[in-house]
Amino acid sequence: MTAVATRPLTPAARRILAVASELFYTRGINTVGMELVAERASVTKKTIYDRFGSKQELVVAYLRVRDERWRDYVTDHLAGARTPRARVVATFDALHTWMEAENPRGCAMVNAYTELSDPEHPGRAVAEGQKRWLRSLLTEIVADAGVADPAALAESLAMLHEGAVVARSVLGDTRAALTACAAARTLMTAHGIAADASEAAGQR
Amino acid sequence: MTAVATRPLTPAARRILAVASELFYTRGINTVGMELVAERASVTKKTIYDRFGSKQELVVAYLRVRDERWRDYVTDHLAGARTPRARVVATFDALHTWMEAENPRGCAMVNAYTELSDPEHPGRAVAEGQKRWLRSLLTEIVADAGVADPAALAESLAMLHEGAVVARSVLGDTRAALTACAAARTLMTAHGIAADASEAAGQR
DNA sequence: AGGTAACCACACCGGTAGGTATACTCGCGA
DNA sequence: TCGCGAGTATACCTACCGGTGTGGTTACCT
Repeated sequence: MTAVATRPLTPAARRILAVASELFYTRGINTVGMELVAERASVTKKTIYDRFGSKQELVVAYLRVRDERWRDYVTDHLAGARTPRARVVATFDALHTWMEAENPRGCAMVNAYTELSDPEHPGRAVAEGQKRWLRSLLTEIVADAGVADPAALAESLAMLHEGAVVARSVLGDTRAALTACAAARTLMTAHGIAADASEAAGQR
Repeated sequence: MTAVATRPLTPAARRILAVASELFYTRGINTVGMELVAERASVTKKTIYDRFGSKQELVVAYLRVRDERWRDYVTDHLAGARTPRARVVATFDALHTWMEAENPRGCAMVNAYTELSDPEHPGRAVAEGQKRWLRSLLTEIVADAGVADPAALAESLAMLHEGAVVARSVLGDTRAALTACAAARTLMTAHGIAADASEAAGQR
């Protein structure tokens, strides 16, 4: 009899989740009360608790949805890229456009990890999962390129991702992902993943 | 008549600041109440407000002290390094030992930036200042090495710093700073900052 | 016709948040 | 000796937090 058992969200539940996502991301999870969420979603608190059970579960739902959106976004960007090098570059392109479109306040997963200081909070696992996912994605890609130590290179590339997000949010550097991408290219070249012909249009 | 006008903190004020720093860092700023700080510092709330004026000012004091400690820590590590390359490596060494000693929960500045979602909160400027400081430090160092675009390389190196902190806190990767350092070395080599003789002992 | 899922309105709960008020004690320097 | 800064103790303020309970309305499924 767990709430949120997954599956077809009712119209009100969809509104609640949409409103909560927006609020949790832009103002922070801990500073947003359920009363505000209810008001913004034109719903009573009762309805929120009937659909989601608790704030904790609503937070988890928010993180899960956002995590999935990001994974799909990256996967879509990967579609057109054929070489491993182009695929890595595509992840940085995805990061760049994603941040410009809807990520001015940093990575939602890292933010949540920070805000949910209780180690038992299930939201932390979602955040951790996303970080591990990116690492394994990058590891697979560079392994395909025949790199000696794929995990180490992937880890460095992931750090550039993370660092770019911080630079974008704290310093307002809108070109952060581009700078990180340039560094990623340099790193790949040094590891023997050479620039292919199609990379003539690369700025840097 | 501002409180905290700086300088010689009374004994109680020192205890308050020490306790608040510990609590704010490990549990998060928003989840720690003044009542708890008072209790842990064996002080009444009255005393806190007499010395610091408000929670906001206490938070700023916490961030300032921590920022200064980190800058001093890095500066100390820079002392023994003579070449630009060794100096950059020294910043990663500092990061490594710092994180092992007292940073398991990520960067206090980035965390505070996340938690203090109100753009007007003066704590955000402290966090931003630390990020700019690291960038300018790294820019100076690589400029000394005669790199073509020092700012761009420094930015990449700073992103590796930031990414290492995230990897350490979210993923628990205790070797994160070492991995980042290896990437930094590769980046420097690619930018013409060659390994000097003294770098025989470098692991990687 | 009956049942049930999905909602609404509203009132309420205990707990805690940041912050203030009053009144008193102690030790130090002029 | 007197004032003052630093501190104590305790009680209190308003506001909001996450969460619950009651009761009622609509609409669809059987």
